[in-house]
Amino acid sequence: MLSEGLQIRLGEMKAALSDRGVTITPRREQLLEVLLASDRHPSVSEIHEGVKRYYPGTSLATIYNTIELLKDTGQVLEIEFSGASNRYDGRIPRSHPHLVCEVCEKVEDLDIAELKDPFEEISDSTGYRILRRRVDFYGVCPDCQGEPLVSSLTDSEKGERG
Amino acid sequence: MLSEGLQIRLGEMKAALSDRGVTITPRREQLLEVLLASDRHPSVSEIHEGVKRYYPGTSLATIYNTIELLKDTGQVLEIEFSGASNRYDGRIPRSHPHLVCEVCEKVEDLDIAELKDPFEEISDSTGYRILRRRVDFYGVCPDCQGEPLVSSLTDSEKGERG
DNA sequence: CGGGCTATTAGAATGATTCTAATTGGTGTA
DNA sequence: TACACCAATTAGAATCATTCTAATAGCCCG
Repeated sequence: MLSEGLQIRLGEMKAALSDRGVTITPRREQLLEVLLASDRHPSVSEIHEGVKRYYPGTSLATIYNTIELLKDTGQVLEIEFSGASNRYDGRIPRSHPHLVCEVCEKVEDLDIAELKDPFEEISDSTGYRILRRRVDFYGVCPDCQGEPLVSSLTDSEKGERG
Repeated sequence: MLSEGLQIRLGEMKAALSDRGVTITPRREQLLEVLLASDRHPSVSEIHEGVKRYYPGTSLATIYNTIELLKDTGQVLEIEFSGASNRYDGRIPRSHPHLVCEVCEKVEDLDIAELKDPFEEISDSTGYRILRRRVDFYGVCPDCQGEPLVSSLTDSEKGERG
């Protein structure tokens, strides 16, 4: 059920793994399809649920292991969160801006022209070898703008927060 | 021992807390000084160590609680990492780019002209209410460029990695 | 069939963070 | 001084994502 574009992307991912000597097992192929089919930058446990529909006994460790292989081969972008699960983008594995809703935790691609690439300039001026960047915008999505924001400090909350 | 600029910043932080009805206790004041004195964007446990030099019995929970108050009043910037400790910037509490060394975990401010502000534009085109952004560059700092990079997938490592 | 290797598993371990329940400490008042 | 109140602080438990460990299963090749 993957679109033609995602089929091509699936082929790329499999090729990249194979080139590194990684076997494409049925579970792994299913994982790739689940990852690509989702437009919500799924977490490991969401991917796990998806794979378990086809291979019910699949362990969480298998998902983590395979994601690790994808990271090592540059085939998935990891979007890190400290208090919550990381999210994964297999469709566009290179760094790009995201929009993150602080209320519903939606993660969307931000589809603007790529910010002009400062890798060279930063590398020259700092001496760093730049490997990747993270550009994310956090806010409240249109669907959630009726909802109260979680973490503001009000008198009534202060005591509850410990 | 704080520079004059940091003394001013300290005053701002205390005022912002007081304005919200938060008491400035000796431990909390010490925490603010430790946070401001460090130029390495310290983690909670680094701050804890610093405070314990003056108040040996201080609990980790106190550090977490106070950091929470600082976050709620916009007086500290939290730089999130998923596998490691978060890091905190009390000197410049508003979103700004950082340089993160993938080898030694140094976090440095990236001192370039602020990227031109796309908040308005993104807000208009997406409907999001933009609250903050995260712009971080990851790479290898000059000191670490002799070191091997941790996470590359080589034949000899594949087996060890589980 | 047997050897060797990779994939997979369940469950334990880790580590940062948050929560809980109890104690401490300070301030204002009689 | 004694007391009450309330916030600050504490130790330790709980949580949760992630990683690790050790064992088993599956597969290809001789």
